[in-house]
Amino acid sequence: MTVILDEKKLSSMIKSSRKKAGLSQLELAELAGVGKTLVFNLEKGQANAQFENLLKILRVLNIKIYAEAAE
Amino acid sequence: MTVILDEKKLSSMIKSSRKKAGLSQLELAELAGVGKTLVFNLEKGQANAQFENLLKILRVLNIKIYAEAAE
DNA sequence: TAAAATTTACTGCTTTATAGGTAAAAAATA
DNA sequence: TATTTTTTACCTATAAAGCAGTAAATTTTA
Repeated sequence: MTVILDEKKLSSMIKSSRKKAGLSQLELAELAGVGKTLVFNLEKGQANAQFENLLKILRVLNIKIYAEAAE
Repeated sequence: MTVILDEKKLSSMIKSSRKKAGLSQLELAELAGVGKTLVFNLEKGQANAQFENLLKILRVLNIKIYAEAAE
């Protein structure tokens, strides 16, 4: 399933993917190399994460991001 | 054209879209509501931008981001 | 139900992104 | 070529992200 990404979608996507992977927030944070606070805040939708940290987390969860420029 | 997004792709994409839109870095920054430093650093590939700021810029340039979860 | 694991919340501290100013270098234009 | 615009660069101050620790609340599991 591919969705247009925004701050709201992000949190639910991370949460469901993490659950599916059988990871706790702490485990995800450790695997991604970020703090647990970030994972928590992201899933709560209360994080304005740095792009690199976001990619670290999405990488662990095998979530891909695509960009499409207008023509 | 849709590409898998990473830090490297981002800079070239922003730059070419901005050029195409006929905007200077300063104009883009003002339209997006961010500082010129951020636009400059992003295009240089030296920015670890906050996600919200990134979205602001991409919105002005009409670049869409999609997320796809693994199945 | 009891115990264990996980999530949520808060706090203090450190690091880093961000903005805006200035100015030199480079590019575009007349 | 001269002038203007844009880009690059550096700087300082500020705001915000990030982290780890702790602990309470919630959920899961035995």
